[in-house]
Amino acid sequence: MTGKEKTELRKTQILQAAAKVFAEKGFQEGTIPDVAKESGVSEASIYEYFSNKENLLFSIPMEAMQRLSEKIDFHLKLIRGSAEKLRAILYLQLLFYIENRDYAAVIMLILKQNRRFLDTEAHQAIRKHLKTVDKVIRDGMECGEFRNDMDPYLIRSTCLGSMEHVVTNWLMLGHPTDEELLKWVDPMLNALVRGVGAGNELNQCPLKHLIVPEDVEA
Amino acid sequence: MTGKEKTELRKTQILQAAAKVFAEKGFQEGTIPDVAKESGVSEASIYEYFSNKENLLFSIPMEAMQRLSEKIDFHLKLIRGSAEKLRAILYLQLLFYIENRDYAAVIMLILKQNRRFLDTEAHQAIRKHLKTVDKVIRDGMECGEFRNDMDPYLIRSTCLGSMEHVVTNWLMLGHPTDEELLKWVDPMLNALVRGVGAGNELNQCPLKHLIVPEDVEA
Amino acid sequence: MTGKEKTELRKTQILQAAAKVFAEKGFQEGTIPDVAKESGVSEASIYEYFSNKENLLFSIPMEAMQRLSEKIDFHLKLIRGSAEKLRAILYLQLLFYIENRDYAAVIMLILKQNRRFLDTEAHQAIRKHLKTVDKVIRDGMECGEFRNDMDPYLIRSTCLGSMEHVVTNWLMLGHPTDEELLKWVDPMLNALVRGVGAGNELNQCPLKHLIVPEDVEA
Amino acid sequence: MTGKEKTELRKTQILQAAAKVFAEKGFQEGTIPDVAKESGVSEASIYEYFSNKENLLFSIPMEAMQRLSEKIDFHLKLIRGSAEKLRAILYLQLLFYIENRDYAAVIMLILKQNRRFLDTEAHQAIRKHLKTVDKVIRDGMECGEFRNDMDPYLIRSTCLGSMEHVVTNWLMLGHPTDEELLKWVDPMLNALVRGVGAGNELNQCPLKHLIVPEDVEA
DNA sequence: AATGAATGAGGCTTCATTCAT
DNA sequence: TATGAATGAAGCCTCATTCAT
Repeated sequence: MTGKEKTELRKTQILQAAAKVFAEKGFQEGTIPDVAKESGVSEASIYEYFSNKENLLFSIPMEAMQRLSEKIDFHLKLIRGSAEKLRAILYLQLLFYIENRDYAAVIMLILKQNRRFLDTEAHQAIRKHLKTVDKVIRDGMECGEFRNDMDPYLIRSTCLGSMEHVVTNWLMLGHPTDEELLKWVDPMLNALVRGVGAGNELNQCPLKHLIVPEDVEA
Repeated sequence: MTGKEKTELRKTQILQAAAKVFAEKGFQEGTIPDVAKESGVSEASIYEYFSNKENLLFSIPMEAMQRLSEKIDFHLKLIRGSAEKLRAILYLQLLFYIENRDYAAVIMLILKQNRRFLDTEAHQAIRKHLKTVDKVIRDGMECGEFRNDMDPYLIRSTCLGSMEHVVTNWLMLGHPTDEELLKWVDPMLNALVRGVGAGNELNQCPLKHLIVPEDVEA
Repeated sequence: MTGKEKTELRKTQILQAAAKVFAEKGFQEGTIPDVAKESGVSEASIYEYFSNKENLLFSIPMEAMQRLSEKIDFHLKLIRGSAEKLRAILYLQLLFYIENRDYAAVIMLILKQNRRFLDTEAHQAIRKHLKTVDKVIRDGMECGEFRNDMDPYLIRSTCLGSMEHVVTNWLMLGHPTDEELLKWVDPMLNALVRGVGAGNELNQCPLKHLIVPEDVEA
Repeated sequence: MTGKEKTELRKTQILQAAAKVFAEKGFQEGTIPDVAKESGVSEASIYEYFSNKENLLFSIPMEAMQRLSEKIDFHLKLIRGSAEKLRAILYLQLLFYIENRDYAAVIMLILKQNRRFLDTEAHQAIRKHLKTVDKVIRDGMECGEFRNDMDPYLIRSTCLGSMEHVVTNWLMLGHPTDEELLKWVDPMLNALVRGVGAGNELNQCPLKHLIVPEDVEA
């Protein structure tokens, strides 16, 4: 028991260090020696836990995405209305980025442009997340909360893209500040939902009280 | 003269090759030997034109951005209405990406996450472009075409972010196709402008015929 | 006792695994982790039995050579005639190689070219074996069965070299097959003994019934 | 011209150094830094000429085998009689080993036990050499100079094996001396040819004056 | 102006080996 | 006795970059 826990701890230690190093320097410029120094572990030990440098990189988002995913699933069950759900998802995601700056940087600035990452187990977790978003959007379109004359993929892209753009700038330029960033979620989401919404004011989904939470999980 | 022209040609040759190589392999995995092979120029010669590898990378978007910028400026002069202008900018930008896939990849997938690129002359061109967008947005807010209860930076982010997200996916996943991508511009812009718009239907800027083209350049 | 036996068993286990690994991959390319996996023993445990990797390698032939040596000694006592004895030695040796392919590979392909192996206890066993061969040859020369105008070392070299060459090819190329290899012993030995023989046909050693078995051991 | 020559010189320089290093330390224990030091060339430069360490190793015998092969071909044309030819081949080969101790060590102690070497261009040169030997042996069997009740492969193995064994001992033990080694060629060959010979004394090939040199080349 | 040739620098990775349990 | 875990040491190899021609 204690052995396995220790191992798990060590792994997390290394992953955190790696996230920090790669977030600061980028993947290629961040070296294994850097990660070793940062984590207080020998270089060789890193290879006990991760088969190679790229595998280390790809392992960074796994845990974190897991946690985020669970949190989102949990909250979605408590919320009625697709617009509200969409807002919740984006809000939680943004919050997560703010609270885990290094992970955010690794995901947004490094992994997003790595083609090999697409074939990764970690990327599957991301795809699952995207599916959740899709479900919410499609539900919203069906029940009339969202415009149904738009490709749902486009709706998703607009929402996520806006957020990612802001996050990327926040990471790269340090602007806006964390507080501003959080304050912006609402107006941004409002604008998005408005652009994406059906035009009649919110809460108009006649069936929304019937949507059982399990739907979201599908 | 002929000497200078030849030099300029060679430079372009190298830049194109570099764009292709970096677009395919990424910056670190694309090597100077690769660029040399692709361009048919010796490695050593590359250093005659570019002081080092990063400088080569940073030089890639210059020309192209220049051309795009000029084209946008030209078109903006012919268009009235902030919404229309915004649409034009985004459309031209998207068109540019589609027609210059390698440049798009270098800009969107590589340069965007390079902090040192921020201090670059090439990045200034980008900032100038952003200012143009800002100007259009602010004008639109002033004359009531756009909501004025939103941070203009947020409006810009929403517009650019949506587009960049779609472009990134197009580059990384090959999805959507070029044609789809182009077809999507309009609905996407509509949604954006609607979300960002003042609510009363378009074309309502009473002063838009007064906006003199030169304003935009400022 | 049981403890000691267990220890001995474990050692043999490891040695066999090591022989297999080194035979397949060579000494440097075969790793301690490989041996650990193959033997079902932990890496650390290997070091309980063998002080280091080279010592493990050098220990491989000991047991086996011991067994071979005993078998040869036993048979030699039953045979009269130097030519017959020589034939027996070579035959038994060849048989041993065929029946212990991994050991053969380790000895012929790895240890033979290791200078440090020369200083080993295991190598002493080999030298003792060579002395047995020498004794037989010298006896054969004395009693007129073998040519006495040739350096005995040369005779030995010719016999052993021929055999080793064939064995090496068998190990490296898988050619000839085990059966062919065994069938070849006789003609090869005939040729050798003929080349090495005194010319008058065999069995002509007038004193051979006087050779007492103990001589051979010396 | 001068450029190519210089390149070729450099390559030879490196190969000689590599032969020396590997002969002394073995392949794995001899390092690229060692070769660099020995050859007075930088490590990186070695990789300009040889794609990797193993390729460097495999390239060592090429030149040398080439030279030996040519010399043998040349001499064979001048010699009548299969036995004499066989003797010549073995003698020249032995001489070559003595005059190129490092190459001999690399070939006999390192390459001979490397399975990947078998797929090498350099190994083809060796196979060609073996074919020459085979041809001589088969010719000798046909015209009655050699026993025809033995597998020719076995005859070849006996001859080469004897020689290689002696050479290996010479390399490993420094015994016999170069002079002794040379002096032994004749008696050894006599014994071999005698063992392998048809029994009637030499020179009995009735057609041997008809054998045209070209035969050998086939 | 153009390049073939050479190399310094440094990263990733692998193991043999140790040690605490 | 047995081993999981940790690491020091070191080698291969790759490139960006320089320089003589």
